[in-house]
Order: sequence, then C-alpha cells, then structure tokens
Amino acid sequence: MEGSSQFETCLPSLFSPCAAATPLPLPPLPNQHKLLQMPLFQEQGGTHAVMLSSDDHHGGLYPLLLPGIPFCNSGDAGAGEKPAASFLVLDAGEAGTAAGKAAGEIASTTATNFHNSNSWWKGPAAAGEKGRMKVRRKMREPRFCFQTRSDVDVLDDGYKWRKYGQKVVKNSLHPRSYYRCTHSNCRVKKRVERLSEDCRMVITTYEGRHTHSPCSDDADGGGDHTGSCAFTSL
DNA sequence: CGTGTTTGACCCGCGC
DNA sequence: GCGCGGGTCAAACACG
Repeated sequence: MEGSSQFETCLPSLFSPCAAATPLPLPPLPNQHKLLQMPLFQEQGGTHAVMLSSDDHHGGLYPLLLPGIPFCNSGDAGAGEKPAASFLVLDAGEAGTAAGKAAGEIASTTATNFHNSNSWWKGPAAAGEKGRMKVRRKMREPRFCFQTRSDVDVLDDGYKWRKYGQKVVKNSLHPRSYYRCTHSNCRVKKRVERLSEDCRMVITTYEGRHTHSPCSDDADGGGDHTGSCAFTSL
C-alpha cells in the first residue's frame, strides 16, 4: 500500500492555445510507467490529449505531455498497459480552488472555464513597479489538477520543486502546500493538498509550463535541452 | 556553507 | 467599504 500501485487520477486541465493539431501521436512511455489514460479533448482549433502514467518505482504520476501541456517528458518507448483511471478536464482560472471540491465539480468547472480566457491575469508587467509583483488570482498559466491516491504528498514528476508556502484552507482539514520549480527560469508552480474526505487522496495542481525538461533539473542554469521539450511556446 | 523547509505576516481579490 | 480567505514573501531554522 505504498499508494503507488493504484492511482486514481483526475486531471483537470486547461490547454493553452497552442494549436494541437489533429490526431496526436502517442507519446512514448517510459518502461516502468503505466499508462492510465489518454483522453482526447476537442476544442475549436484542435484536439488535445493528456496522458498519465504512473511509476511503480517512485510512486510518481506523470502527465505525458502533448502540445500545450507544461510537462516536457521524455520517455522512451514502451506502450501503456491498462487504463486504470479516469480524469477530468479542468479549467484555468480558479481551477485551483476546485481542489477542495469533489472531482465531480471539477469537471463542470472545466467546461465552464474552458473558453473563458480573458481576465486571467494582469501579468507582472501590469503589476509594474510596485516593488513586488503581487499578481495573484487570475493567472493565465495553464493549470492541471491531478487527483491521486498516494501516501506521499509530493509525487515524483521528474522535476525538482521547492516549497515556498503552506496554508490551511477552509474546506480542507489538511494544509495546502505550495511548490515552485527550482529551475532558474521556470515559473511553474504546483499546489499539493489532501482531500479532507479521504486523506489518501492527494490533489496536485500544476500551474504554468516548464521551460526545461525534467532531466535538466540538476543541470539547471542555462541549459537548453531542446531534446524532448517539444512545445515551448509557439 | 548551500539548499530546502517552516512559519508568520502581508497583500490582494472577491463576496457580502 | 469591510471582512474573509487564498497566495506569496521572506526571515529563521534545519539538514546534508
């Protein structure tokens, strides 16, 4: 019961307007990873897909990227096995708060916000000189929310994270932790919190896109590992 | 000594 | 306008 063998995932997400063309090619899966599911999302302009895989060794859960997804995963071959979980698509805006809600709600949130892409964020630029750029809420970064069943809070997703805050949120008995990618130029953040209803359920919300590949973490610094990062900006 | 975590304070958006 | 709640900062602390 390491919590790693079974993953019940719920992946809400918002796809950035990166025209994911039509039929998406199946991203390769690392060997020891199990493909959980790869749903396709249809949107005006393209089809998007997300693939999740779990790693029995690390208890990690890997979103295998596709255009628009903040993860730059580079696996090597190996097809998935049995789809064992379901996940939902979610939004961008206040999606994060959905974490405290049931997965079901997340689904609806998704549909609602999917096309709602206007007032996401004023941007640091807008925040301007006020010293610190305090621009919260309404971010424009895409978000992906995973709901996993695991004993460990932080799933090993291949990136290196640094915790920068923890907060007790209202509808949850468990505190929510805030992490930031340690890579110098990467602004990806993630929130981790457990469901009050089921403390084994961990909700991880990613926000933003990694500008580097997972393996380049330690390399930090200026490495441009274009190798597997297929979608940077567009 | 460098890196990461903890924790309280502060800031800001939103609902009432 | 006010209060609440969420998100971030940054100093202090812990650990390797």
